[in-house]
Amino acid sequence: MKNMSMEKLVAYCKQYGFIFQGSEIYGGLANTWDYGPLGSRLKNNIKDSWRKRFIQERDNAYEVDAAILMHPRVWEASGHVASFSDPLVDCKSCKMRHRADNLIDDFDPNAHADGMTQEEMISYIREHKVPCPHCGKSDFTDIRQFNLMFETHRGVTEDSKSKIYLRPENAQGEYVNFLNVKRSMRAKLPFSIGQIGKAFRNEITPGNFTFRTIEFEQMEYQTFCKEGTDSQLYQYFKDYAKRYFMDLGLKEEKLRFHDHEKLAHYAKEACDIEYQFCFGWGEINGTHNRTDYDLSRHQEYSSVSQEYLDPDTNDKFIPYIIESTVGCDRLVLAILDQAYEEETLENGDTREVLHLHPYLAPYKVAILPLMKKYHSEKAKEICQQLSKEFFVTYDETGSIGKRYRRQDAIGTPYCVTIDEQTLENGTVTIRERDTMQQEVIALDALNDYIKNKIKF
RNA sequence: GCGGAUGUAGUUUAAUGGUAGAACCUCAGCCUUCCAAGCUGACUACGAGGGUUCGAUUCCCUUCAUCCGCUCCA
Repeated sequence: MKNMSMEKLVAYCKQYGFIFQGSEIYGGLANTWDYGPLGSRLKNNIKDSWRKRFIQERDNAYEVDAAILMHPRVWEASGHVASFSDPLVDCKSCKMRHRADNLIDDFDPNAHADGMTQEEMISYIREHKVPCPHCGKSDFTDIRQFNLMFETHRGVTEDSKSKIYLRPENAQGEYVNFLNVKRSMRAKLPFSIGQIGKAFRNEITPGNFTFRTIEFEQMEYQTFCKEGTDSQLYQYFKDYAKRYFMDLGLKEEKLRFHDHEKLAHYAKEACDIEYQFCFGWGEINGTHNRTDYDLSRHQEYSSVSQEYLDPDTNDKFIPYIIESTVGCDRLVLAILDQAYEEETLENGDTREVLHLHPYLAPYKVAILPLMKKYHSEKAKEICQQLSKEFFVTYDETGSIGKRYRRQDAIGTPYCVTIDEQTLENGTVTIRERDTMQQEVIALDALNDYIKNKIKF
């Protein structure tokens, strides 16, 4: 199996209607991408599979859909307003840009730049003549803040009071609803609140297609638990996520765990699952033991108690949180990367095949009249019936072989051919994508046949 | 955001200071009874804006985007 280059993957996605460049007719907007008809089907199927595996099939798991715009105080409590921005300086000599705190830490690891204010950092750099790692000179601009949160304003005036942020992560939407879900669902620890939704980060981003974008979708759940049970859950969720990826078709040899060496201030344990993309290993899942940091901070900033009363022991405590988050767009990319194959057939021909799990396929079945002239009427009728149950596509253009290849290329697991036999005795030929094997079955059995094959 | 390279139909490409030719793809018709057949025809392009010029896809400037490297990635 050939490894697909990123360039080829982008071209493939465009050609078949999976992913288009954002605002393309205006020349594009960097690091935004639009999912086309097939791409949005694939992405929705992936979301459904996540929801099934992480909400539906787990005990005490609840889904929410929180607002993207949240009270500005949320981001003060979360620490984003203070720390989610990089203190950047430019070297006036060689024009390289650096993070001021990194410059100081590299210069003297004992200087503790993360405890400094901006003014302290810049005066430290000037006092100690911290050199530019690139050109060796020490001639920097003042620190400029690049806040990674997108800002907008509510109301018609743009004063500082009206400033609100597009959420840079979804987790806070679950945290601030901890009490609501606990009460309304009569939930007992441990329980999870999950959601699928978009987050926004105003980053300087390299390309790599949809791997890192300024607007992205996360599928995540936060599990609230009692201190002491946290590490066990953390381990369990790591493996649970990996099994999910493998069930979707990602190969084990292209997945690896990556434990964080540098932990965020709130984290006790953190581990990524990485997938081997064509450009290298990249994170598709993160599992974090966030301790009681988040709810403690919200309790502090909101003055609303976030404590849980343990009904067994009558203990009162602030729950620990284990976070498990999947980058939805990254998973779509990994699935496409894994599924695509340029296969060489026995007769020397090549065909493009997308080996998607049938559950993920944009179309479950293609209806193909063998002869347009004679079989299209019956084919359209069958198409309409099946479309009540599945996403179905119809194609009467070109030879039957060509139409099979078109469906292979977009991952349709089954093609149903309507021929003379269909009109005479109600049987159809069903052809499977990966094996190219054909089978004749009764029209009446078609619906159940496909239904059984596309389960996840 | 910095440095370098690039930008012609959906894709791959040709040529040119006088507005562009092809192949594949797509679509229609004919033909065709199961794995990219054939024939005929059709659609579609100089990334955007400005400048020089009688005239710019071509030269210049700006911008946007992509690729490579750096940077960034709580």
